[in-house]
Amino acid sequence: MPKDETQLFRGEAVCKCSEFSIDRGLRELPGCIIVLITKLLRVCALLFFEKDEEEKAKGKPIAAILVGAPGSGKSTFCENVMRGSSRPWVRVCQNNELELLASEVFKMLKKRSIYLRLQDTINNGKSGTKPQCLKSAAASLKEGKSVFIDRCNLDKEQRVDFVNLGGPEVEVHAVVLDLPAKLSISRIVKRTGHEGNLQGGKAAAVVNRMLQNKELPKLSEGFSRITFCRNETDVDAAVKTYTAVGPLDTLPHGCFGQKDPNAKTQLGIMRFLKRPHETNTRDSVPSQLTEEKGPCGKTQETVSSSSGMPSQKIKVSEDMAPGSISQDESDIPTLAFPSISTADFQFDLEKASDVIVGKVEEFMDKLGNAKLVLVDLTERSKILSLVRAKAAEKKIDSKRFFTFIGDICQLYTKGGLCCNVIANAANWRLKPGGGGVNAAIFNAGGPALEAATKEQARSLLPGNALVVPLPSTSPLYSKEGVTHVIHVLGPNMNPRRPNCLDNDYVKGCKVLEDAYSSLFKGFLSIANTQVKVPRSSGSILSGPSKLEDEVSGTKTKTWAPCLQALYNIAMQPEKHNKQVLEASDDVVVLNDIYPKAKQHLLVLARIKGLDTLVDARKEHLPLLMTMHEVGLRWVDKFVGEDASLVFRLGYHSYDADMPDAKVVERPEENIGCDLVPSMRQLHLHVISQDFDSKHLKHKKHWNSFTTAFFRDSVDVMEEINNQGKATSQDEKRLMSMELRCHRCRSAHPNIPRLKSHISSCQAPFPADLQKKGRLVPEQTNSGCDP
DNA sequence: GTTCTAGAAC
DNA sequence: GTTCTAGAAC
Repeated sequence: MPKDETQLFRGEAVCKCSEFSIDRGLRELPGCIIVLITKLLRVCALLFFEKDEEEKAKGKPIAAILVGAPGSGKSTFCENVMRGSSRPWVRVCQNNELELLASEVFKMLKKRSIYLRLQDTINNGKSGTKPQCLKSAAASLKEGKSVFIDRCNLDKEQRVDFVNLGGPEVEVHAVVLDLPAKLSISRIVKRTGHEGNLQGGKAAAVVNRMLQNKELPKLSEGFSRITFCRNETDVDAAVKTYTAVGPLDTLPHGCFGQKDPNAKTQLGIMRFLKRPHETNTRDSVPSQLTEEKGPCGKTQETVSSSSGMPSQKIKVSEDMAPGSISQDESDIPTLAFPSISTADFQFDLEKASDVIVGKVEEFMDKLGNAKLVLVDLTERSKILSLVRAKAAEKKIDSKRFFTFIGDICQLYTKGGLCCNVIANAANWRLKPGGGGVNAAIFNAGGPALEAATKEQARSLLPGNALVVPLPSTSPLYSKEGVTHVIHVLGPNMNPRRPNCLDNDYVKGCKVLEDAYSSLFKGFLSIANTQVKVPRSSGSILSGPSKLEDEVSGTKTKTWAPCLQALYNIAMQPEKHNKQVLEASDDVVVLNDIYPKAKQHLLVLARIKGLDTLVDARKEHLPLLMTMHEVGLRWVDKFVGEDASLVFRLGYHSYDADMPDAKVVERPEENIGCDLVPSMRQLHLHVISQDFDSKHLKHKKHWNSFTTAFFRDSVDVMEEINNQGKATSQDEKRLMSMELRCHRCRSAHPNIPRLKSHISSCQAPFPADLQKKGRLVPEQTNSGCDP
């Protein structure tokens, strides 16, 4: 079993089960069959669940390598985790911070005597050497203990020996304390006890210099998990995460704690891409369209260098304090695409380059800050040089469209170029194989890409593109930071391949144009959901007009903090360990923080752009089924604990017209007010029907769970299956309806009287609720409709 | 989403 | 006078 499979989150197996069981034919099925399938899935889910638990028990020791400047709080981090953790931790400390600092300060003061108190610490303390640290860490790991490597570890070279401590029996993590420089500096200055004087100032300068040369860790160094902490809140969350890892637990793999979990981009890489002139010349660089040959040569040289790995040393410009580096740059959506149809399909290169440049030009103004990169393997690529020349002629912005020489499957790890989306020159059956880019991408994407593709479609027509979100289990996702693959099918001019156009270039060019249009539209739809777009239709190819506003940054829509919270939890569940009960690729389960009943859970959808029920379409049905399944599993658990509980699973049906959309103001940015819908991130309520809760206070609380405003999950799935979407409700009318008991339907004048009544009402549930599995478990005493 | 509070309802 | 609600504020 591959390593990742053993790291499944609780319940992830369940979702995998659902994923693979759901055929696209599902949408044609009537509602009763959905219920049947649902039940079958529950059995499978339980089987998988048990297996998952077994896997989980195999807890491995963790070697957590702290990365941070002196004063970043590494030792405090270790101490805080070790204080509360049930896992045996050992802190291996080289105490090199002070040594490093002192030696640097010595150099700066040209060996004049210094009076930093830290000097005493070093002279009298028993700081370990690096070999001693390695030995000590290896011994602890062998004993099954987890270790914190508490030293600066600011560059790859410093880390490599510790990373090598890992193996099949040891998980290697990095915890990066990348806090604002001024914070580390103020702490270290305080620690030296020389605040404000010469020595304190020198220490600060040294820390500053160390930070400028830092090299953030990457998964490709051999880490299975990297947690980035950019501020103290992040640090607190990471402490909680690590404290909560028991002896038999594991943490999910990947990069965590960046602004966008999908943004695998290293800060340094984005800076380096933005300012190529400031980087080491040995670094692989995008070939600028305005330049003729030089950069390509450099690129090739780097890619073919002996290590195959370009130096990733970050050069921070002198005019910028390290602490002021903004992570925002890493959020820039970038599409890498191969030339479509020019390889195996033998499309004329001159014509193809015209089409590429024409389409790029057309989409340029819709792109916002997003980037397009045309990729080819070889330096001698004719298509690249043709495109470069034509794009330069048309004066296309070379920062937002450039060519790159390298393997499209290894742009990040080998080329240092971070692209969240890559295009595939696919075949019509959307199958692996056939050589070329298609074979390489399917190979690099692994079975996860194949399965995810199958879920979307089984075939593709020439001129079309298909956006496939990449599961995190795909190596392309975890290693390369690719979140989506877009399959594109271009025209075929090769008589030995199906559907040859027989040299009809009128038709051929039209099809190729369509292919690039579909590709770029697909990319825009992804970029659309990855920038701050509060509301997306959820359709794959949404119109660019909406994007223009969003990407250009002239207007930034925002959400009230509490509404944003669900989105944040869905995107970064690992940061909300306290609330999160379960997380998988598809859903996050948490307790409602203001439960309106004895048991009240939320199952959050983990995809962007699915804000409310009105956004849900047929393509979301598998996800809705997964959410339902996960909800049912929790119901089983709760009913096992208290057999008197009865549950409904459903969604709040916000009005499509959003009559009471909230106005959120951001005075600090002077951007005025924007209307936003009343909730973000689709979530399924799993709520027991006792409504016994101190948080149930208002009429709208009651009516939101007991009127038609609450749409049962089974009905929603059936409706979307039959009609393509869920109908919206008259929110205002439903919320102001009189207060009626959900069982006997008697009316009550106010909330206290209603609550008093429902605490004792034992009437059977209305007949309509007792149908179609709306109540769980199903009630047997039917036929008592009052 | 909640909390606060003025004013309606009792 | 007390309880409750709706809407503003957060």
